[in-house]
Amino acid sequence: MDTRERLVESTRELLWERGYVGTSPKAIQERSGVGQGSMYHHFAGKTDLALAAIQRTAADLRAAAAADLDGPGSPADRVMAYLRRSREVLRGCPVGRMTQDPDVATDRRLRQPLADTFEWLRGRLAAVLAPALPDGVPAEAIAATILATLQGGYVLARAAGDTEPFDRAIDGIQELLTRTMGG
Amino acid sequence: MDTRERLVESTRELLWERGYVGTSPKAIQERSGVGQGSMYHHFAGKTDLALAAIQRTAADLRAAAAADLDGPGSPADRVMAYLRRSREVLRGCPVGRMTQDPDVATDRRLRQPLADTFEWLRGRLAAVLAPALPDGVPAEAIAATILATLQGGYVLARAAGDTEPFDRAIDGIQELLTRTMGG
DNA sequence: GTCTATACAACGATAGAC
DNA sequence: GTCTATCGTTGTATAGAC
Repeated sequence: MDTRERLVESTRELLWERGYVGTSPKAIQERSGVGQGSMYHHFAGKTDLALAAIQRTAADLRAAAAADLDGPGSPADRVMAYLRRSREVLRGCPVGRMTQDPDVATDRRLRQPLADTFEWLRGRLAAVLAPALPDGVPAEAIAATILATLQGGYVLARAAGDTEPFDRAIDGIQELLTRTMGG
Repeated sequence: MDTRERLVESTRELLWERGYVGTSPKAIQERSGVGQGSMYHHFAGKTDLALAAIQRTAADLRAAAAADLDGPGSPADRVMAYLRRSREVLRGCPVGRMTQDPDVATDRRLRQPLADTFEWLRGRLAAVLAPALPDGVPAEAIAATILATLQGGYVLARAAGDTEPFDRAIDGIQELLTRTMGG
């Protein structure tokens, strides 16, 4: 792995663990094993590094979701596969967690990948759901609810220090969806 | 408002806006108009101040929820009143946002009020829902899903920089609940 | 490209006078 | 109780040699 790569990967880890405000250039240097001068040669500063890291994390998340949503089975199967995919719940969502960072939320460039990712996810989910929903049930709203359940599940689990609330929230949305979609 | 009170209120505001990691003692002093020596006379340090602020914010949130959930109307009415209550969506949930703060999540004392609040909310919601749900639908899971939808709605809205995803998520859960509970 | 040195503000607190 | 002074560390770079 080259130097640039090590910097981006270390930044991704630290942003996931500690957020933007909680991540220092020094910590990135230590984790990556890259020196001060070298880091500032490859990136203009903390913001630039964070942008690269966030963009890659967002792209990874979209790819992982696409693998489930474009997989085999009925629309309902694919949505459930997405919902039930194994996740590192107590670490939180690496994309969603950035929305709580004041310096990310207020920086257009840093926030853009987050906005794009969730908008894309909602569209994909809605497209999969639409043919399985009864007439008159708005797919876009159900898609938003599913995404929110996941993101909120992470929040509840981290508050509890336990994955149980996340799992219950998924159980609940699955129950509601099953009763609405049928089967 | 006395000195202690001004400190706690200023800390609450700052924790909501910037989180724990992003809030400095100095910023608290400036916002409250309380001096350095005075602040450290009343509180042992940043953690102690944050604990008082988080406890109060959590208590406020429970009181506001109780007002809706114990209000007039059918179980469904009360749940919808809670879901539809006016919120400052783009500011995020003052309790939920703390779960993303690494120094809060790893500190038992700071995390406890968050855990207690969501556990209490889930229990109250489940108690209201239970008589309105068809047999075999687990109230605890539906309650977790409702809470998660709210918390996740905040996340999606902040990512978008717009309240629309929050509103859609609420629309979706309302639709699903209505179809399951009946009209 | 990478290294070391330097800079200067902010962080989070403690000390001691009043 | 409140004030000012001081402290050691970290944050976030920039400068210039190699």
